[in-house]
Amino acid sequence: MSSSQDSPDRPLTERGARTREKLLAAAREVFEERGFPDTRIAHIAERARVAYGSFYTYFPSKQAVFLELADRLFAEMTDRGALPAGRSPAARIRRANRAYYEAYLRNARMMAIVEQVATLDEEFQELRRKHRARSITRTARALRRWQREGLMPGDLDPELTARALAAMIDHSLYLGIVQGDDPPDTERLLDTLDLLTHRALGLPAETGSGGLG
Amino acid sequence: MSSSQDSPDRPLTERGARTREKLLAAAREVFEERGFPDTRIAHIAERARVAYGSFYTYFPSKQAVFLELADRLFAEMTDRGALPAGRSPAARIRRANRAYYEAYLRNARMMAIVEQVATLDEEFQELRRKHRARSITRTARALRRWQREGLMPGDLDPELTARALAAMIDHSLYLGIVQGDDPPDTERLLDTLDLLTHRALGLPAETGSGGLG
Amino acid sequence: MSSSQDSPDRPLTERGARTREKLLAAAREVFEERGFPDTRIAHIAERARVAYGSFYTYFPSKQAVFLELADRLFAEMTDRGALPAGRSPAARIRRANRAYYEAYLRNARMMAIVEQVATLDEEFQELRRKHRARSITRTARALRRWQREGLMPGDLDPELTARALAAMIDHSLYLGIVQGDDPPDTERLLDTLDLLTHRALGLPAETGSGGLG
Amino acid sequence: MSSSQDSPDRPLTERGARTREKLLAAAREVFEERGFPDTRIAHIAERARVAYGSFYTYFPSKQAVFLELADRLFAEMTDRGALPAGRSPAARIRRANRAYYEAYLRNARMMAIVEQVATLDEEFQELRRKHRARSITRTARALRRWQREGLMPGDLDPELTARALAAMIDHSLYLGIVQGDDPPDTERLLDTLDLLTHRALGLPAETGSGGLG
DNA sequence: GATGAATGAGTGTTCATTCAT
DNA sequence: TATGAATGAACACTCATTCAT
Repeated sequence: MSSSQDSPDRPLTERGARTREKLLAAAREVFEERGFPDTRIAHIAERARVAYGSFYTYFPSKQAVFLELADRLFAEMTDRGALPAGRSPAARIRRANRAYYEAYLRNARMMAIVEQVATLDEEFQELRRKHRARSITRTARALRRWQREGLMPGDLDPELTARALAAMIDHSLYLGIVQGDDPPDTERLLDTLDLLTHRALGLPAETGSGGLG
Repeated sequence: MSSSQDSPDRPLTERGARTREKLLAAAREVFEERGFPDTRIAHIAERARVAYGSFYTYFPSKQAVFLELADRLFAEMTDRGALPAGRSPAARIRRANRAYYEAYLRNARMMAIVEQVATLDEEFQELRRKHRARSITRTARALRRWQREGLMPGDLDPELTARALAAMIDHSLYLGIVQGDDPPDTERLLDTLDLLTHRALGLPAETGSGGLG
Repeated sequence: MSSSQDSPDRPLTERGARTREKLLAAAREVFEERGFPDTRIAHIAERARVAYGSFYTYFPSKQAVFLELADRLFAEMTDRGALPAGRSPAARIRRANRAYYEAYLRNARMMAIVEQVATLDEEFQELRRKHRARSITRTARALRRWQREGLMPGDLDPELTARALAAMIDHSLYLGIVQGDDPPDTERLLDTLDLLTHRALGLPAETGSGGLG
Repeated sequence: MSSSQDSPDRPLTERGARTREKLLAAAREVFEERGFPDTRIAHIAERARVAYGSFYTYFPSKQAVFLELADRLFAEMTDRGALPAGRSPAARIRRANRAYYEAYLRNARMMAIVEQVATLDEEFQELRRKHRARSITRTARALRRWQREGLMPGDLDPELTARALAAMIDHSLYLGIVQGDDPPDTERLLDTLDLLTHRALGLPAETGSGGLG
């Protein structure tokens, strides 16, 4: 996953690479603690234990560090590497939803900041669109396969369906976890999302599963 | 006898009321054009053709005008006053979705700013939560009725379901209209949302409807 | 004691006079509560239960109300009307000091504001100088008489002595009462001031009085 | 590694230290010329020939520079380092009064501002109280010694006496020098203060001194 | 007289970024 | 590279005073 940031002009020395990573880690911490607008370069430098000016040795701007952090984050959030294929649609949906939920929880604070920056920064919006598109495409591909295999009715547009369901999952987690629209019974929420997804896609009922109890 | 210096939230004279409305209208315009952080009080005052200080005669802060605008907006967005009751669930969902979509389109620019401020301002988040909760409650009530009437399976939690589906609609419209994640064929998007909602809720198929063509 | 303020241009109606007094009383209250710089015309008007603009019907500025209040205050502070003459110097000093102390206590808050404005406002300084001079002159006259009567050594300049002792009393009370340089045992403080004054003036010892012991 | 943005009260480099001193000197000049409330940070920066923002590199606020200047000033005003001990009380009083007077003259403009800020700023009042207390304690110690040595009657409370006499000197100089309550014959004023102090303390008459001529 | 709306100049402080060392 | 000092434009908010009704 190539970064949308240009790499620093010259290859870094060993020491430079370490300083750069320190700055990235520090930036993430501070962003999480204070949000994007309230983060000062001074905070990041201080946290990384480098001089103020050193920040600009490695990043051209506050926006730039964030973009790089977000790029890594998006990669992790949509990484399905570990998911075993070849299961039933229901199982795959459940696995994917749980995996996404786990990742969301792990990165909840950053996801809040991501949402923040998404409303403020055009360049960042572009980055996010790209990631989203990639993810949607992948999902749409699976839907199309299920349609071909007769597991799912053909009257749903795979692209739009993928988009809508992703929006449902994403925004539900955002509101539930980040915005804390009353702290929900997470298990029930996830079960509901699975079930809604399952039924919305018109997938065959699984024996003995999917109910919310 | 409240001081006129401490922004008498309710103007005492006809003239004052007029000025206040001018300011609200101007604020909305400027917010839409420049976003919340880039809006200057000077812009608002200028647009309203009043002196700089007059803004503060009626609003204690930039945040305050926005809060009032958003409050009105939310009221409009969730106003279901005109929707005829007593239709089939499918018809009601379709009507509600279309109505919401129309409202969204009418207020697209403001909705973008709303999302922006939602990530920045805690007090605003609270206001929004309240509106959302009211809307969710209303939807959940309908779902429960449909469950009682046997139109919808009982294994779905009405509350969580309402939340999830609202998230789907809301965020789909946000991404499609505000963020412009490729300009979509709106009709197809809406049809997809209707259909997904319909199936997710396990509603009885309507003869001659629901297909996306 | 004529005010340094011009009276309002036209004689007031009965009602006007009442409003004016309400404003004066309100102003004093607010000044005492918030100090001069932090007092807003709005506060005064509100407290007096008149409209904002009405303040300016009776006073040309914030400074002007304060000047008038201070003028009255100074008159009260230095009013020796009730002090019986013809006592021994020691007794007169003690009476004067006590009377001044009583007045100071009664008006402590205003005295604080007076000190404040004295550092900020030239016109007010002038007013104060005038009052002080009058008071000093009166004291110096007494000192001169005591010198003529042989009760007090002639090597002290009556004018400068009066000034210095007034400064001692005044500033001691200011620091003790207004600035609260540790809350003193007032009785002991007053006794000390009496005794110091008495000795500084070289007055004949009084039998059985004046000790602090 | 403290942030350079959060006003590193102690500059880390030689250059920084120089800039800081330039700002202090400039601030003193401007305060003296315009008084505290009318001093703008812009004036200070301009006078120091540094950029506006550089002020905030070294001081967090206007109040803060003033506090530091006042702290230095108080130290100088009450520095009795050079006063030879072991003289007669009369001589010591005279020396101390003259020394204080010299210092007062040298710093007259600042003393005016000090008085101003003392009425406006609570934190500054605290600083001043501390300095005053230190000074009073020192004087009281001397008085107590004189009492033990039988040079001064024991019926005076040393603490309160020190306070009262300091108030006399201080306020007399303030009114005479700062407020210019008619430009006095300074020599006569000082002689009067010496004499009053001497007699108030009941010190033994010195042969050939103490008269005002 | 009384009311309260209208005015707009004024200012402390922030902070991303640049630069000299 | 590393450091930390220097820069200065930008902005929300205040409030005494004026003025139209």
